[in-house]
Amino acid sequence: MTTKKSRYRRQIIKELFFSRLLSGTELSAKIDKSIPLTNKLLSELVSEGVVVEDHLGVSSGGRRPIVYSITSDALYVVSVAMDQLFTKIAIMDMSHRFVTQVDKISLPLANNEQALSRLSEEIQKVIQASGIAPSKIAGIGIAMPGFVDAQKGINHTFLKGQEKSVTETIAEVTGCQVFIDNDSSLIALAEQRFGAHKYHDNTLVINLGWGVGLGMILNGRLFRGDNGFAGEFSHIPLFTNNKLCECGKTGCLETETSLLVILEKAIKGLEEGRVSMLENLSVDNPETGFEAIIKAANKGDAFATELLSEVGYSIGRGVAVLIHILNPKMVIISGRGANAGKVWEAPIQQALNVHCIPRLAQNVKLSISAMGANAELMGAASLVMDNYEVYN
Amino acid sequence: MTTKKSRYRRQIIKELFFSRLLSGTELSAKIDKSIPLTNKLLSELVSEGVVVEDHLGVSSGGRRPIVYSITSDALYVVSVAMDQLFTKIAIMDMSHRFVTQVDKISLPLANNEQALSRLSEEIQKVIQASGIAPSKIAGIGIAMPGFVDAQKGINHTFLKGQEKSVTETIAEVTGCQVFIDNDSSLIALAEQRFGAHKYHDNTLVINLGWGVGLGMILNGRLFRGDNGFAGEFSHIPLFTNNKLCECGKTGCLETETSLLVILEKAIKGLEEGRVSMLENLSVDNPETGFEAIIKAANKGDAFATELLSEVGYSIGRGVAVLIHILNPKMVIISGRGANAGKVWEAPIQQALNVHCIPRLAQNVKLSISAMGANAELMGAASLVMDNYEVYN
DNA sequence: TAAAACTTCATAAAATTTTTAAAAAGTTTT
DNA sequence: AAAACTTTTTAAAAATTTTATGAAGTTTTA
Repeated sequence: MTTKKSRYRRQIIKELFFSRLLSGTELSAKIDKSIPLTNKLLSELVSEGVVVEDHLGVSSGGRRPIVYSITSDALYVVSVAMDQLFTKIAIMDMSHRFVTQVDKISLPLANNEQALSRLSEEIQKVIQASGIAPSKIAGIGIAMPGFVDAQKGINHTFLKGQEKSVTETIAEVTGCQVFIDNDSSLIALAEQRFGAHKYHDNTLVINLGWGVGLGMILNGRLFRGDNGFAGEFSHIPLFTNNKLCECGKTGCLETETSLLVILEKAIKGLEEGRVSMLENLSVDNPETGFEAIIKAANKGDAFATELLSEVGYSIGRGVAVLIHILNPKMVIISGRGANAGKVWEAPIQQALNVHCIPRLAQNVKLSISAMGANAELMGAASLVMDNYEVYN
Repeated sequence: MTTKKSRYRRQIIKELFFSRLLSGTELSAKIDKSIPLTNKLLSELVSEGVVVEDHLGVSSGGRRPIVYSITSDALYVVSVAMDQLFTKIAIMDMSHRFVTQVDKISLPLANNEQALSRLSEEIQKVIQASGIAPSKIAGIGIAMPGFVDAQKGINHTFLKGQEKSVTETIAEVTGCQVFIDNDSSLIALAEQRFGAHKYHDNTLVINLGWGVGLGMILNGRLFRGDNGFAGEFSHIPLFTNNKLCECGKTGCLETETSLLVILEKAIKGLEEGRVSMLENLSVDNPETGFEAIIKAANKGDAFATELLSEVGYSIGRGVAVLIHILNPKMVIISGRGANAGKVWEAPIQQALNVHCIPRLAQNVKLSISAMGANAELMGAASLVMDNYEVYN
């Protein structure tokens, strides 16, 4: 049956994309098919030039296996990473390399009826400029903020109010499969697939940005919740601080921990005469403001360090709640805020020590992501290839 | 190959145990095997008397299917439900009926070196008294409090300090497969398998007892966390009340919400002269004390109702945190505390309205379990039959 | 240091399982 | 009451896995 065979082929391609190098036996285990069948499919793929016999692998005591890899130009993935103001578009090949410049365009999402059609056009432009045939594109993956229902392909916060779903709209313009998901979930997926600790089955990824997002890998797969809205870490009612959150409630984690809060605190502190190398901060320019604070902290500026420590401790309190509920193996701090690096470790760990039952805290490894600014693009690509086997 | 076939047979038995009545086509879908194979296995099982052709099912427009069911005495499951003081043991047949009296024995777990051997003996006694052949016992399932590592079959809180695991020890005495898990997880499993809302894939079950436990069904399966310690809802740091918890920290949810807290508050209130039909409460007799409070509340006693409402609201605050993180479809209040019934609904729902983002709260159905005192025994039986297909 | 023992990979033949197609047994529509 | 449509059951063909065997290494041991 032709459609079944095509699914197996896609599974092989998917596994080779993520693992790079695999022997026939390893592939057979991954796709849960017998070795003879896997080898038959592999030799077909090799004769088509999609897969190559890379070299002989190392042996752990026995015949050396032929190791296979996928050719870089066999397929391409279009990755899109959006935030409320800017959208990045890039095309990745099967070697995880971006074959185009990462295209960064200004695309404000709030109250923007044109946003979806703009997005479709820009994606289509990038594809056409690349000269890659649509048949060679495995799909388009999009990471976006807001309440995203990945199943239905819609976003309840942005790009809404159209008749057709986001995925359908873009699919019609480009002729490619389209997948969307929430930015924090996709950062978690990127960490699981490409990160330094990709083998763990229970990982929480904190997306520290203008809000505080949470992506969860539970039982080895991305957990999205019943409507795709899981991970609303920003708005758990954790403080009794009477600070009004933009969600309308008070005491949300976000009121004490987002990068915007850090910036506001910095500005207020400076106004009150705190001594610091920081100057000229403004809420109108959050990106550069936050970068300045990080730079100052890394140079040892006491005020900047104090700011980050305070916020780190609050994040840690939130993480302590997560650890009690989910008993993860690993917690990764990622997102834009992770650029501050090691500064976060001590205060967060300190909060975990104070607020966690020791047995639970002991089992958790805290780590600051090194993936940097590309995490969302990597996650979007993972989303496409994760789903690649499903469609034929 | 004989062991593969035996696994399929076991899968069929498992599905028939949980679903009671299934046609060949339905079974084929459940065990993910083709219809011809499933029917072949079924006719074998029928000729052995394990399965019976029950009747012709209703048709939805087509030939009426033969509906199969499992014979009640084909197999039995030993269910054990423990709390810190008492242990219940019962034997269930394939029709979910207890074929023995539920045996309740006093077995204090704290600092009790003999507890494990006592437990083994008592289980063995019940099995022998029943006259059921060990070969007819699918397994022994045990629900217990504490930090349970179901994989390793050990409990880090109770029954510890032995060379062998809990499961191994009991298996040696009885000659049966043994499975253990944390009480709250098994209550969740019982709700998923036998409860009124068993079709939901994302359900949280609050086990309201002397502590506040949490069992989670995520993506359709029980989520235990990386070490089996997930669901430590009792000890999330949610209050700034300076009340010392027995875990050594302050502000734990448990300091405001467990049934013991209710009892203590009631006693304190009465001492302060609150008017109520309650009398003669004592912390030495928590069971009867709490029963009295429930009874009073159900009769409309203002003080008792106020107590439960207050605690209900605090639980609701905790549940609000869970909803933000996990976006469940359903939250079920279960465990001993669920006996209070509808009284919980209003205050918990009220807390959800106040502390949840509307979009999330809208998606959640709150429900008070009707399973009652047998939930743990049912969960323990589910655990055994859930694992039944794995071993041959 | 070579031979023996042990692993793992690759392939061919046998056994199992699924798929496809057709027949049987109903239900619903006309 | 016949025609059209559904669903279950059965039988034969096609696909897939298992088992067995040989090939190609590595590690152990004498």
